[in-house]
Amino acid sequence: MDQMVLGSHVYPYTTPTHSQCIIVNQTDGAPSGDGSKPVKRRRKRRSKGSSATNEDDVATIGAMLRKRKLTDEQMNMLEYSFENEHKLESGRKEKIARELGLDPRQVAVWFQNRRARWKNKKLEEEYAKLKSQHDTVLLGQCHLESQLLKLTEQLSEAQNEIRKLSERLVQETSANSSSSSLSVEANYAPIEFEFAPDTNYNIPFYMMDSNYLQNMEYWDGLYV
DNA sequence: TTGTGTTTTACGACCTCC
DNA sequence: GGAGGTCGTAAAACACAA
Repeated sequence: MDQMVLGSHVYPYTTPTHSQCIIVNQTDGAPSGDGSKPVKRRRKRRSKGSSATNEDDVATIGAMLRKRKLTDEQMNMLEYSFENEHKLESGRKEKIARELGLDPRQVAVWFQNRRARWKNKKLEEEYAKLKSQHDTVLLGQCHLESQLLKLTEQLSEAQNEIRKLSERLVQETSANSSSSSLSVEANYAPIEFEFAPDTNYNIPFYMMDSNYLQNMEYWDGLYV
C-alpha cells in the first residue's frame, strides 16, 4: 500500500496502473460576465492514457488527488458508522476521519454516496413490494372474472329451465281450466328476487316449491 | 486481452436551514 | 453566509464474458 501526503494528511492509495485523475482549479475559465446565473462548469479531468508530465501538474500537486479505493477496514468502519446514524454532523465526521486516516471531505463524500445508494435500495424494495401487491390484485381479478362467467352461464341455464317449465305448466293448466275456477296467476304470483343485482334477473318464479329447489342442480354453485 | 457493464469515489450546482 | 444536504454526472476501479 502506497501513501500520499497532502497537507497534514496521509492518504493510502493503490498505485494507479495507467491513469490519474487530476482536478484542475475549479474556478478557472471565463466568468459568466453578465451577472446572471453562473454557468455550470465541470472540472477538468485527465483522461485515460494522458500523463502528468509538465510543471503545471507538479505545481498543483496540492489539488491533485488520486482516486483512492478505501480499504476493507475503512469500509467496514464507515458501514458500521452509517448503520448507527445516516447523517453526519461535523464532530463525528472529524472523529471518523481521524480514526480512519481519511480526509474529512472523503468521509462526507462517502456518506453522501452511501445515502444515495441506501435511498436507491429503498426505492427498489418499495417498487418490488408494490409490484407484488399489484400482481396479487390482478390474479384476484382474473379469478373473480372467471367466476362471474361461470355464474352467468349457470344463471342463463336456470332461466331457460324455468321458462320451459313455466310454459309447460301454463299449457297443462289451460287444458284443465274448464274444470277449475282457479287461475294460474292466483296460485303462482310472480316472485321477484330481492337480491337480484340486475332487473333482468327478476324473472317470474312460478316453481317456488321445495321439490323443485331440491332437484335444481344448476343452483349448486349459488348455494355453496 | 479486450470490450462492456457496473460500482465506487469525487465533485459542481443548487437547495434548505440556522 | 456558511454548513451540510440532494441530485446528476465524470471517471477510475472492478467484474466478467467472449
